[in-house]
Amino acid sequence: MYALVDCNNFYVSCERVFNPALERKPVVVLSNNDGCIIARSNEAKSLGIPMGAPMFKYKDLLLKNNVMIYSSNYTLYGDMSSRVMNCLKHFTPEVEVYSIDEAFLCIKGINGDPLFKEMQKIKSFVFQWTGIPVSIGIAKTKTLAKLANRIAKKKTKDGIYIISNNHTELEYILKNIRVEDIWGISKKWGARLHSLGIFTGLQLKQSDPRKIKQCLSVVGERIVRELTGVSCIPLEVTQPRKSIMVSRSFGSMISDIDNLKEAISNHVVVAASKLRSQSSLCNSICIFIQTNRFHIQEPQYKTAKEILFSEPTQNTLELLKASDKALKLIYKPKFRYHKAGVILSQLIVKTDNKMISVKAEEQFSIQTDLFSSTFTNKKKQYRRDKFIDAIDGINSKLGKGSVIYGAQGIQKKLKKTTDLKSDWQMKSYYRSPAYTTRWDELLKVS
DNA sequence: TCTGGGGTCCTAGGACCC
DNA sequence: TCTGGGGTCCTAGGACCC
Repeated sequence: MYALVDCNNFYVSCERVFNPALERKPVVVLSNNDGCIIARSNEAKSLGIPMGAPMFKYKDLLLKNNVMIYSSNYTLYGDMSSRVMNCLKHFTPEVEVYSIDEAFLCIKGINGDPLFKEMQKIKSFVFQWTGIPVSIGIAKTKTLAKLANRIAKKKTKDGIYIISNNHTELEYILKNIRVEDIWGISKKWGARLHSLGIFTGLQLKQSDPRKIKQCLSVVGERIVRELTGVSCIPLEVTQPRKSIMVSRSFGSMISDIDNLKEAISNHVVVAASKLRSQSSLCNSICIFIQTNRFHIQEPQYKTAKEILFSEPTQNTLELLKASDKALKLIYKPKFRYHKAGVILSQLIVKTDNKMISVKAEEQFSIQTDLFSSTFTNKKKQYRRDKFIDAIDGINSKLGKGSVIYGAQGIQKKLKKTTDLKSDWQMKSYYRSPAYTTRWDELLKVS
C-alpha cells in the first residue's frame, strides 16, 4: 500500500507554529514579489479567496476581513519541510519526498485497524516534533492514495482515510470525482476526456486503457490502470535535480543592462551554489529576460540564450562569465523588463563509483575537451575551483553574502547598509523571520 | 500601481548511422 | 517510370505536478 502524507495548508501552518495567535484566524501567504496568494488557511478559503489569486485584486477583501498576510519565507518553509520528512523517515526508510509539503510512503505488512493506528501515530509524531498538522491517504496505488488524501482532508475528522479493497467503496468514490480532479489530469486533458464522454473517475476507470493511450499518451494509460488498482507509478527515491532554475520578477521595471546584469548575476550565484550542493556540474547555462506579459499595451519581448560549455563546470566564475556573454547577445535597450532568470541544465552527477579517486574526471565521468585540456589550463582551473571553495567557506562561516562577486552589485557593500534595495530586488513586505535558520532571528519569548 | 517560481516526463520530427 | 529498411539520439514543445 502507498500512503500520501500531505501537510495541511503548509505555509500557513509554518507561520502558525511560530505565531500561535494566528490559530483560527484567516491567514494567507503570498508568492514571491508579493504577487499572488498561494497558501490559505481554512478560514481564508471560506472567505472565497481562490488559489493563485493576484493579491491586488483581493486586497480590499483581505483588509475588510482582517486577514493576516505573509510574504513567502522559503528559508523557513524549506527547513520545516525537512523536519517533517525526517519525522516520516523515523517510521520507514521508504519515503519519497514528492514536494515541499508531501511525501509518499510504502506501507508493507499491516492492514485494517492496526494500519489506521499506525497512521495516527505518524500524525501525532509529526505534530509533536514540528507543530505541523498533516493528512494521510492510503490506497493500493499512488493515484488512489492521492484520492484518499483528498477525502481525508475534506470528509474526515482525524485526517486519515484508507481506501480498502472493498469494490463498492471504490466505485462510490470514483463516481463522485470529476476526471480533472484526478492526479495527473488537468483542465486540457479533462476537456479531451469530456469529448470522449468521460466525466467521472468511474467512467475513466472503466474505459479501455488503449483508447485512453491514443488520447493522453502512455501517461493517461497509466492513470487508468492505477485507478483499477494496478500500480504503475513506483515509489522513487530522491534523485539529484536534472536542471536548476533561479528566476524572479523584479520589484520594479528595469531597462538598463547594468541592472539586468546585477539581477542575473545574483541568480547565477544562487543557482551555482544549488548545483554544488547536490554535487553536480552543468554542461549548459541558459539565461532569459522578459517584459511584463500583463502590460499588453507595452511592446513585448521575451527571449533566451543558451551557452554550452566545452567542459562541464560548477564554477561560479565561469557561469558568471557565460551569463554575461549571453545577456549581451539578447539585450535590447528599448524594452521595460519585468523578469529574468537562469537555467542550468544537462547536469551530470557523481558516479556511484566507490573507487577512491580525487580526479573530477573520474568522479563525474567528465568528457574533457580535446583542445583545451593542456597542463596550464588544468592548473588554472584548479586554482579557480580553490577560489570558489574559499568564498563558500567564508560565507558559510560568517553568513551568506559576507563575500560577494563584483557582478552581484557593490552599492550595498559600499554604503554598508542592507536597507538599500536595488530595482531588481523583489518585494517582500510581510516576511516573517527565519526563525529556525538564523541565530539573530530566533523567536524571542518574553 | 499591482499578476510566482521550480520542476518532470513524453512525443514527434529531424538528423544522423549502417 | 522506377531509388530500402532499420535503427539511435537529440530537441522543442506541450502536458502535467506542487
